Amino acid sequence: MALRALAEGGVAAVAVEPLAVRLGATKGSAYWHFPNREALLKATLERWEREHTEAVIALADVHATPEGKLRALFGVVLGRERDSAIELALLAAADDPAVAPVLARVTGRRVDYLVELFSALGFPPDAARSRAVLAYSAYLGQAQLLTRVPAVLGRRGVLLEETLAALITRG
Amino acid sequence: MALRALAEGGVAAVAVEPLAVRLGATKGSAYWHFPNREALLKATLERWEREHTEAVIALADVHATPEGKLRALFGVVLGRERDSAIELALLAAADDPAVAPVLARVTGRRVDYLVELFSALGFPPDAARSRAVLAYSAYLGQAQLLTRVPAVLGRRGVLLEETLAALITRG
DNA sequence: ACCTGTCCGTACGGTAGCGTACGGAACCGT
DNA sequence: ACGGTTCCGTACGCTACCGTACGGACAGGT
Repeated sequence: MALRALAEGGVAAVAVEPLAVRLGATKGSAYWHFPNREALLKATLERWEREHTEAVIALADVHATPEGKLRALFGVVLGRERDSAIELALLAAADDPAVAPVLARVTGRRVDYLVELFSALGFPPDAARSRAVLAYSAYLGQAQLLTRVPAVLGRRGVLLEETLAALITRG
Repeated sequence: MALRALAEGGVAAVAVEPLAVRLGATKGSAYWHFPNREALLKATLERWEREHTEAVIALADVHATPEGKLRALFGVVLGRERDSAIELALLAAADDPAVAPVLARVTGRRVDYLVELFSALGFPPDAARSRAVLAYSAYLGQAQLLTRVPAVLGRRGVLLEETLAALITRG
């Protein structure tokens, strides 16, 4: 429920009184379960981290080849736009002291996974990391553009193929 | 001054009372110049749009070749991190009804410029647009990562060259 | 039956920001 | 000199949220 609020209203919506109303309860109840708002937010973020950090990775990992895995990753972003609401909400609140460490851990984990992918594709370590950062940047950026300025994206299919081609082709 | 506040504290900092204090003035004064907070924010955003939409483009356009221009663009992101504070603040508040249209216009303008660049590099129209979106996504994503999770980036020089190579090389 | 811990509600005070009312100073034209 | 416009200040009410105080319902153990 707090996750739903997070997706719909951002970090600011993970607040004691709004959530209490949403649940048909009251503040008094909420403050019995959580010492303060920070603890509520922290618990919400940690739950998301536990349940969703590996979700993207697992979704890609069912495919055999590194190319297939990358295609699956970007296909998800360009397809189901609603799913990235929480990620964008966290990105938007990256300066929040409760959000920053979670975001850093998840980002690190995912980029490391991408580094493995590009290493498997034959890129040397430094280049593999750069490609991984590029891929994750593109992932983040495309998620942003998709939800905020979808008109600029052009044809989705072309974008997907061109993104993969650019990422995989060795310079 | 409002732009400084925007850079430092985000859209939320462009508020009547905080800015009045910052200026050594009072609310009464502020509400003479602006009818309400929305007008203040709108004026601030429009001023930024007027002064900075073309800034990035102009900075790139002094170089002769498309490659040089792209290199300049990404060099700026990876170099002077402080400059992108406003852009990240706007991105973080993209759901704000006052911010959304400004962001859409600026994004559209810049992506169009990138489309020209990739067309000049010989990419056909659809591919050029995809590359432009990819480049701008990478621009946004790297700006995010640089300020929030700089540790994942690895060696900046390598990242810059690898990013350019991936973007320019034809699949 | 009673006590204790668990869970939830009402009521209150505090803070930050928005917006309005209104009074006063400074300047400017006549 | 006088009145109006411009500009700024103080004071107030309003809203949304945080956090605390405290009382009551209910269940389980003894």
